[in-house]
Amino acid sequence: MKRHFVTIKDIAKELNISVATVSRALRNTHDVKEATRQQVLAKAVELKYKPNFNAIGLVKNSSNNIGIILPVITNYYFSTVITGIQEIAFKNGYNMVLYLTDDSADREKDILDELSFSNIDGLLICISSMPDQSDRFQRVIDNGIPIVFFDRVPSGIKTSKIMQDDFNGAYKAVEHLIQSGYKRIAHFAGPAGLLFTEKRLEGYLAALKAHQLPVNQQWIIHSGFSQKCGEEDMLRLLLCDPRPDAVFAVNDRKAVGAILALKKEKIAIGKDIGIIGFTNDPISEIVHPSLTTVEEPALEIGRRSCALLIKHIHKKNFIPEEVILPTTLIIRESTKKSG
Amino acid sequence: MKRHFVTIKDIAKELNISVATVSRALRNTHDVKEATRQQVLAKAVELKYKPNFNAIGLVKNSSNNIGIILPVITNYYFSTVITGIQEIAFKNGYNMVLYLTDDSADREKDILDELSFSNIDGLLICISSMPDQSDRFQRVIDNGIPIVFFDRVPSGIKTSKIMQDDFNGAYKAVEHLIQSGYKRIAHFAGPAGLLFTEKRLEGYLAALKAHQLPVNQQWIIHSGFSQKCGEEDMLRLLLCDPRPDAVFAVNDRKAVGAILALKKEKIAIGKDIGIIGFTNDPISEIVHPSLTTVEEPALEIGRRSCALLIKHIHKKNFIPEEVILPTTLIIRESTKKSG
DNA sequence: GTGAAAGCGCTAACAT
DNA sequence: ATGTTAGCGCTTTCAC
Repeated sequence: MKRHFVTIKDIAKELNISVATVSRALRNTHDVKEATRQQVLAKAVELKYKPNFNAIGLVKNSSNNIGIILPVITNYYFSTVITGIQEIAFKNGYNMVLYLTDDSADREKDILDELSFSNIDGLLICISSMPDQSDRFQRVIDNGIPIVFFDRVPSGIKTSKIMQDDFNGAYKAVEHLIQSGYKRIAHFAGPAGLLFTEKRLEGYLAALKAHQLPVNQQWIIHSGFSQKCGEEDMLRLLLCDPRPDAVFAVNDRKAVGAILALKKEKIAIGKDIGIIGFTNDPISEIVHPSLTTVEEPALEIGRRSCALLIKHIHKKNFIPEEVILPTTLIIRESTKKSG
Repeated sequence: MKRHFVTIKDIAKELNISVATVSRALRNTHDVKEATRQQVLAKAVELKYKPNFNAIGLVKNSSNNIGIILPVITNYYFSTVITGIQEIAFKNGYNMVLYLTDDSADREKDILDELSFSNIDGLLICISSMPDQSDRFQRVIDNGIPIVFFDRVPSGIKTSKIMQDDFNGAYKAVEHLIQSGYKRIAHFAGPAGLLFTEKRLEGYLAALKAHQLPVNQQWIIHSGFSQKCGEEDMLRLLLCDPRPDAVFAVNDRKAVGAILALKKEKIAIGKDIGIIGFTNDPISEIVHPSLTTVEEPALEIGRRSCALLIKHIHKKNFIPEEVILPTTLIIRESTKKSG
């Protein structure tokens, strides 16, 4: 268990100078002679000196870690967001500490409670789809740990948030459906209570309204985010009378589930029922027929939220920003009436 | 920047006892009166005390972090492995610090070099596909930081390794192809030099040999792991004379690439050319025709490797284990000659 | 069973 | 420009 590493004391001893000078030289403080600095640097390399983060953290009351709390990583969107985060974090000398909630509010609570704040300088959070626990997050912020929320953001907390343009993405999606000739458009929504889910629902509703198309509550089905949910929703939808001729799904996985269900029922996708998703998961290009969808800027969400968090960490009173990134409509086969 | 948290000193002061007693009570050391212990515990909750990991780490020369170094996380296998790791890590009070190499040996080197070992108790590594840098890893181990390798393991380092049964998985895959009536079987391999890639190649070769089938070097194509590589490999393969009637791909993404290329060329998958992959990525069920594949126990790989690493951390001289987990053949449409 | 005090490796006044 | 020293929050002898 006991390992001994080279410390600044070792460097100081070898060079016959004080630890303070070594410390200063290592950190490029300006009141140290260039020659001394070079000596120290050379010696540090020679001795393979590595700073002790615990000691630094203890003095500075900080770590070099940013925590990331999100539901799952086994999907395209989240793993891509993390890739974006890591890019910026690494560049700025921060490590990522990853926490997975499995989309459970209880787990989220446990993680937040057990978090030793000395171990984390700031938090990047995508909340679980369970009931809103805003006060819990507020307490963390009050403790001096900045939080930036992304994708799934809680309402009522004054801090930076970053998301894609869910409303307009949904609007564009539904409008594309309408322009493609579909008239009875259903929506497979996510669980109620999540802001982005509601924004997509609103976008859907607004597009229908703008084009004087009917809203049928039967055609709006709330369920989870999985492919399986998409299949089940579709089976339910097929029982409706009148039956919709298109579906806007809250994400690609549900859309893929819908496609799979339709194929089992031998219903022609595009021709009989058009499908559009949201995310631009690589799977949307591979599924047959390929899935029309709204691309989310996942990588950029990751980069931007990390950059924002770092600003919060550096400036105690950084004014919160709410960033909304644009989405892109990607037209493929699943919304072609004839092909 | 300066935040003040409750410390054991605060608890001691409130209770009129010494910090030593508080420290002992908090850690359930046995030489503290039960009544005192209860008082301390109650006060700790009341004051919302959170241990300072930096201080503990400084004294104990440890963190509570395990580092994970892997190429990318935007794919099913790796993100699932991480999910398994996190499950065990969380249970044991460890945090995961994530590092992405983007499959670059240079980046891997940078990460290893910049790693302040005071920040990490052990490392879980899946090496990049670039030339082997075993000495680099050995140095880390010599410094007292245990490493457990998973999936892509370097040869020549004596530490625990955990992988799926690549040889037998490949053997089963190719044998299934043979039993399905395919006779000219090609292999889309990964980059040369990676152990698991070689094991799969060996399994392929062994199965051919066991069934007295010809080995044609033209039919063995080495390239990257991406879907695009699979497409390109397939295009190249179609030029061969004689032309193979089946392909065993080193992973599902390449297999999917192959399927896509075949569809573009209007060649009947299964009937004209059979395809089998490796991983059981969810995509293999969605692609059309669905992909026969060899399932890897990704979640279990994560769990087991984390459990092993924790043993290494706890016992300085834990005897390294090499674990090989079984794979499962999953038969779908892409290897059906008629259907 | 509890307290006093040293010290983990580093930074940051305060001296010189 | 450099040295001295206190102290970050905690654990751990060593006393009592």
